[in-house]
Amino acid sequence: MKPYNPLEIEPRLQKVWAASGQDCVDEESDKPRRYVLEMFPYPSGDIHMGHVRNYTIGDVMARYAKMCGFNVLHPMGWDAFGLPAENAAIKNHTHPAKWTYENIAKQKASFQRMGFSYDWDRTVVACDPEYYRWGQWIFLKLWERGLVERRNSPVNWCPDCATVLANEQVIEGKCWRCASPVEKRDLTQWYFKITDYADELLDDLEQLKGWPERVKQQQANWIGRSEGASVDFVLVPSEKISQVGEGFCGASDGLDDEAKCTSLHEPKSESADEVPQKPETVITVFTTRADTLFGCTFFVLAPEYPGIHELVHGTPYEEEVMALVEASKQVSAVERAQGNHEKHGAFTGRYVINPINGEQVPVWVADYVVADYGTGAVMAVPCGDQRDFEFARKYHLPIVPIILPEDDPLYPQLKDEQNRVVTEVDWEAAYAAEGILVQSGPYTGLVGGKHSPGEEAVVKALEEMGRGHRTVEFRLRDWLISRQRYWGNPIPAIHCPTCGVVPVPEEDLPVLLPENIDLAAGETLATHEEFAKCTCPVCGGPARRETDTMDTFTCSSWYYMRYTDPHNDRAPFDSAKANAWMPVDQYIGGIEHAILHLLYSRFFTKVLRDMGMLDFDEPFENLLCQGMVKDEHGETMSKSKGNVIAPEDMIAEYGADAVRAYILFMAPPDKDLLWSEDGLAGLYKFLNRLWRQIYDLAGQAEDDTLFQAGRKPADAQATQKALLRQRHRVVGKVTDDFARNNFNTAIAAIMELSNTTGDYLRANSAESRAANEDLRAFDAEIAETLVKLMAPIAPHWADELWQSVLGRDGSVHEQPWPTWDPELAKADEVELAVQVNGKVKARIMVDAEAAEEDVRAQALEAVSQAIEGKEVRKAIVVPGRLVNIVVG
RNA sequence: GCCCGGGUGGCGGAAUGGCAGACGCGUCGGUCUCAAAAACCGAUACCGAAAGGCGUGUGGGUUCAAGUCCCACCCCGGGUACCA
Repeated sequence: MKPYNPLEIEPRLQKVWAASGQDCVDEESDKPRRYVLEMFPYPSGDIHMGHVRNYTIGDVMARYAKMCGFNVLHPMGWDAFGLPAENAAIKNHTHPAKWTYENIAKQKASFQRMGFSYDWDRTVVACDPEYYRWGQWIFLKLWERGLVERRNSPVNWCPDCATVLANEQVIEGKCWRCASPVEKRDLTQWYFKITDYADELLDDLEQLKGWPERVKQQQANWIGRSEGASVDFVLVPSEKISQVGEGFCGASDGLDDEAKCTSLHEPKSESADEVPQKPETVITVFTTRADTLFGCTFFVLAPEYPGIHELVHGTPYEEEVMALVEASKQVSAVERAQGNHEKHGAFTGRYVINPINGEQVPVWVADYVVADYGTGAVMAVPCGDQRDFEFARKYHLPIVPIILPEDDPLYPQLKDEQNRVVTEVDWEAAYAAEGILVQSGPYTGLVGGKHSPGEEAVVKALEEMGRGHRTVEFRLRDWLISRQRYWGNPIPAIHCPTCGVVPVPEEDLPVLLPENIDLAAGETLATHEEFAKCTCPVCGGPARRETDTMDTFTCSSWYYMRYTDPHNDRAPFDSAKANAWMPVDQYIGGIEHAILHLLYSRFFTKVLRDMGMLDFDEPFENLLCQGMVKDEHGETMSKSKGNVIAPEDMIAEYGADAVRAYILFMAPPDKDLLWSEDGLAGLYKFLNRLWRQIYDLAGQAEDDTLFQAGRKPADAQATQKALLRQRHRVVGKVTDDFARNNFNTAIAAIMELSNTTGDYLRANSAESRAANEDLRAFDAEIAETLVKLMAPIAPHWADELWQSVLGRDGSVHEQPWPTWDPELAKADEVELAVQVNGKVKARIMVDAEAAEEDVRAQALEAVSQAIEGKEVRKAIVVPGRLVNIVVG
């Protein structure tokens, strides 16, 4: 017997596999296709345990699918644009491409050392012009479809990375990459209009039956659809204000007053059949709680609301209001994110008219209103909204109860009250839940709340008077894709002084990144004259190239399509090929991409579908988000913390197969994992033990140590029978576990089969087995089954045994998955627990096919002492499990 | 605050409403050995000498039977956050 020596076997077989091309796709095959994909890595250099886990899970799935008879596409590539390469290049006075390609080579070697079965002929590298030219092409197509916009707005700016960031890349007010506090800046940037797809991106989450609930939930929250209404409030002209400073005031006929337009909004257009009026200034709000409109006692604008200065200019309120506007600019995103929510506000001296009842309400500016959600203005209903409530308390604004639960002490008094009789409450918090409307004119008595009859009635009334309508707001913002960095995909646009911003013509793609750039000396694309200077493709005049590059997430939004046709030089991919392979049957990656990459990819897929290039709606049919690998204290591993575990040392000691098996065995794939090396040796021992058993079953164990080690006399035939049963049971169990991604219990089941094999080998000498033809065949079948079951998990171990010990032709990875017979998995006799009132009192052996009556009788007999003198009320027989005898 | 997960031996973790703790690690005992390692065998939730009792975050409930279902609550992790 050759001892198990993974360090010799693994590199040798890796070469054999590479030479055989067995992991490459055969496009001609008529087998059903299956696309198994792991998220491609950033080429950061060394691989870590997170990679090992992610790619081991994917490899097991791919190898298993292949054994199940699928034509499997299992590619790998690199998400190769991005800041770390650029930063490293600056530090080391080298070029990002050099750093990147060196790291790719290193990672590729590590992946090969792990025995991952990738089709290396299909590798996609995002910084390769052959790939990124098609990213530019897609950009132009989005532009054609009106999904690209260049506009000025407040954006997230990371001072350390010296670039802007998308909303999704700001984590708790900090940069997702370097954790620097993010600043707000007003800049002109490029956007993908992902919000055009907001509804579909939300609604189609329901189709994704194979996605984890938590990921769908996160995306739904991020998209954040709110159904409500927009309501128009008319600004009272300054000269019409009669009761300055009193805050909330009683009914007014402001609507009929002559009003002058201020600079806040476009004048509201009046319908033709009305008497022409002077234009009025309208401020629109978005609300999900139009039912509470009668409780609106003030009105609030965000500090960034346009035109605030004009509103207060030259009034006694100007100083205070503008001070607040300035102060709120200084509050960083980090401070906001940390929940420092002390509200600050200032009165503008102005009033608006509440359309539902004509009341004048004072207009405030306050920092608790978000400028870029809804309209940046809100109607404040302190009795029904906690934020408004807190603000009202702080600034002594009235809190009028207009919605109550029926058990409120005020309810009996107000339940039929249409007019306002109570204008102040002593509540400790707002009442935001569903309730009954009171003091609300004709709506009194209706149920109020989100999507309530009261809300519907009020919106209907607003629509009839032309002061509001149903509308939907999203939390999702357009995707800011421009980056002021070199190492990315250049945006194919040209700025012409005469023609404006024009697209680079398709035939001029790719816009190549210049290689001769000295980043360390501070050179950027913008200062690189050779790159920036160009001629306008429309007028031929001198022009300048766009010098921003695209967010790296644009590269990862379609790479999985490219894998289906990676060498196409006429299109990003051939539609027929993409449609044949996609959607991806099984996608595997980290939960950290729950929103970012997975949302952007869904968006790209829908756009390409609308372009007629794809015939499906969603890119990833099944998604497995593997849990994070953390250190023993539960901390995430990172270079900065110095707690990164490198797999190389473990591979050098135990081999890749043991590392693969161990990381699968430690926990279910979707759970976080606290890394500990304690059990790794155990898995290595298991591979060794099983290795010896295979030799023994193959009749090649030179000494009969396993038999000799047996101490307990056992019935040799009984152990064989038990092993046959176990073999069928375990194949069924492992097959089932693989289907549900329960790799840890699959391995446990194989261990059980190995344990039963041990019992058998101890009870049957090698000599006696060799002498019996039936046993020789039986042994060979058991060995074959064990090797095949282990093949996806420990591919080198299995292939070595398959070819060298079992003497089979070809690779085990080309073999069919073992089948099983449920009939043979059944036991003849089963042990049942006998309970009395739910407590186990005895055990009985019964024939597996025994009639219920016989089982009951045997059970009663077994516990006759325990139930003596008691009345047996019931005896419940659960076949194959237990008998529960209920006594009084 | 809201939305997801999750709480089971010394540890990682198993359990379609049906014997809680599969499988492994660790520990203890044993075989082999001059000895040790390796290998192999056995034990191992807790309390108790035993009979037995008691056990899946807490408190209730449904059920012949609850880790699993229902109600209330506590704790931990993740996401999100003045989103009107």
